[in-house]
Amino acid sequence: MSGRAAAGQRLPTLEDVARVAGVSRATASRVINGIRNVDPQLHELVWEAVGRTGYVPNRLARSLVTRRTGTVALVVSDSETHDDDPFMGRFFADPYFGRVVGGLMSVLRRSGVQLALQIVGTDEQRTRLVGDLRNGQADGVIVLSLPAHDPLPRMLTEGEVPAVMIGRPADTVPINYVDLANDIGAALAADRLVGRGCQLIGMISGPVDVPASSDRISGFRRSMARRGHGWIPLASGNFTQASGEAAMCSLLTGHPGLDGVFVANDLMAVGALTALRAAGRRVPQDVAVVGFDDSSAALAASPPLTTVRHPLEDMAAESARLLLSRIDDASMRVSSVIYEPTLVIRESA
Amino acid sequence: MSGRAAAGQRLPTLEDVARVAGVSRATASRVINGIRNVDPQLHELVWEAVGRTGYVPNRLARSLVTRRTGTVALVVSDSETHDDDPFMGRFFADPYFGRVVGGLMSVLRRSGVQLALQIVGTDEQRTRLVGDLRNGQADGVIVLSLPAHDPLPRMLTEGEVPAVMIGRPADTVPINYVDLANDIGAALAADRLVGRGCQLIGMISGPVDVPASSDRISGFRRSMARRGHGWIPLASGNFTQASGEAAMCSLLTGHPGLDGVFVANDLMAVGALTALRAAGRRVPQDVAVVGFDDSSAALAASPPLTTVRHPLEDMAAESARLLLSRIDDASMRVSSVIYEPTLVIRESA
DNA sequence: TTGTACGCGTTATCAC
DNA sequence: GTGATAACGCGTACAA
Repeated sequence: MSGRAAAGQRLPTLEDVARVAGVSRATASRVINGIRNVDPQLHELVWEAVGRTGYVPNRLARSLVTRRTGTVALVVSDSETHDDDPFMGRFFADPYFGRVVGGLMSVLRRSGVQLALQIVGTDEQRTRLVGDLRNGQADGVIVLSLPAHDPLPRMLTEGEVPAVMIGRPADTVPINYVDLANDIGAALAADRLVGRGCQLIGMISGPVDVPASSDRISGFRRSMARRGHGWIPLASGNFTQASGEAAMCSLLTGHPGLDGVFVANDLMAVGALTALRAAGRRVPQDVAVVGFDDSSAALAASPPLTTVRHPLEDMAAESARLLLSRIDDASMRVSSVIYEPTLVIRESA
Repeated sequence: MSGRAAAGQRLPTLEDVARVAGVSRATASRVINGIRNVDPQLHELVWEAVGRTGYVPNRLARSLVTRRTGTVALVVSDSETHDDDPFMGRFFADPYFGRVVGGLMSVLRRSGVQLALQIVGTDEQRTRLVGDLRNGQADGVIVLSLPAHDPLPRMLTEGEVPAVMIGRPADTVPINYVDLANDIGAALAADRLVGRGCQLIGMISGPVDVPASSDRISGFRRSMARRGHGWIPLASGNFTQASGEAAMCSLLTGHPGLDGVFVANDLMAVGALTALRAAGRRVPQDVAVVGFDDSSAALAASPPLTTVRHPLEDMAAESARLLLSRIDDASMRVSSVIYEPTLVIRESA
């Protein structure tokens, strides 16, 4: 078997490999890093020594000098309600997080790039993060920004950290981002609801101060207005199933005649379905429901949700590609790519 | 404002701080690392210099010498069906992954420990991973092992890498792990189904060769046998909603009289619900359904699923704690902690 | 083409 | 208590 070092021993270093191969450390390094200009003879010798010693390069030491880590960070920027943050649990359990990670990994994996997870809640944590990043902790970052007014995007650009946001920043700052045309998605929902003849159509929105959410609200309102619905009942939740259920209840008591509702994400839509069932309303016969995201929850719901498809995996993958090329070419101009949502018709509307 | 270095410049180093403070690098280091034995005067001076220069320690350089990274890796060990792995997409979208990450972060975050994500599919990748780990790439690892016979656990113990598995290893190897008493969970399901008077009870299992899955099968069989059901119809899926639907169909055609079914996870149970509805069976009146996991899908389903609660977040959190103390004290003996599942009664059974 | 020597930013071991 | 100085493991000008 290959002579890997016994456990607990000092691990073989490049120096050891060089000694075994009978060359200088520089030559060994060249061979291992695939630099041309090396005698095929020695090339052979070095690789043999690598095998015999069980050498594996120390990434830390390498990064220290190359200033490249082969790692990108996925940073979730949150507005720390409290130290014992109940929100984070919800966030990770939400299909959203997993879809993003899956999309990112699908491209990062191919490039042998690792993903490091960073959660920052306070401004102090944000400052420290940017400091670490400038120190080369990671080659770049993908940012998931939750708070309405997050200072992080600006800090990142000022620190000249290669970064790509998933979802546009609330404040206008010159940073790369990948986003969904949320307003168009909302318009699709409006089309569907009006098109099937609904007369009194309401909406359940997410927090009104986050961009993705406000875009869906304004997009829906605008499109509905264009169709003669100048005003629509609105209730807002926080993207959780429970909040969707509560919002649906309040909407129903305020407007018993409601026969259509657009819900800003699938999780809340599932909650709305529960409330409707409890109120004795059939879906879609009595009340039509359109969700948003096309997450796994949409398909699991009963009836399966008609929903606006949010190609999160693709968007995450694209953001990873964007970041990677941005890392390779620091002079790349900031860019953004906007995805068009589509409507997935199922049974709820 | 604090004089942080202009972007694009060389970042301030410990050397710079020392110069500004008028002390030696060694002293600056001591102050920053909170070592006692330093003149309060200088202490003050150094911190002032830190603020003025905007210094932030370089973690890489620090790790190189301390051999501590402040990072643990979450490694997902998979059996790479193909390079274009369709499974991974499913895996990340599954609530399972998010719940684990959430649980881990809840404790790692407090200790200021970062989480790095690692996916390994081939043995070569596994070898490289262990090499990097031994080189101090991370202080330890949390392992999510998917394949039936995964060489990784053994490789980790042989490499003396601090590690904790979530879910016991298939082959017996001396490694720390946190697991659920899957057999007991299955017994709870059997109790419920038999208890409510079901006569012909089937099961939809996961892949038969992974431990968590086989434990649920054997636990269910044993408990059913003890209640006079010496044989039960079995169909197996792969933990996805679609596979659950298919399995339910096949079960139904083979055993039209089925009036109860235990499904090895909630996602498949949701699929089963769909199949039952399509077959015109009412739940739970015609067929009672018990799921497993108590994931968000259970609550979203209709009817809401009676299911075996799998406290994944708690288990992940515990595994993180275990790993942290194992890292602190290398001599700690290998240990395992088994969680007891409970039954959550909702409407499906 | 190969080897020498220096630097990456820290911490740790010594003398003082 | 404090300050030189040697590691840590590696890449790479520069000289040969």
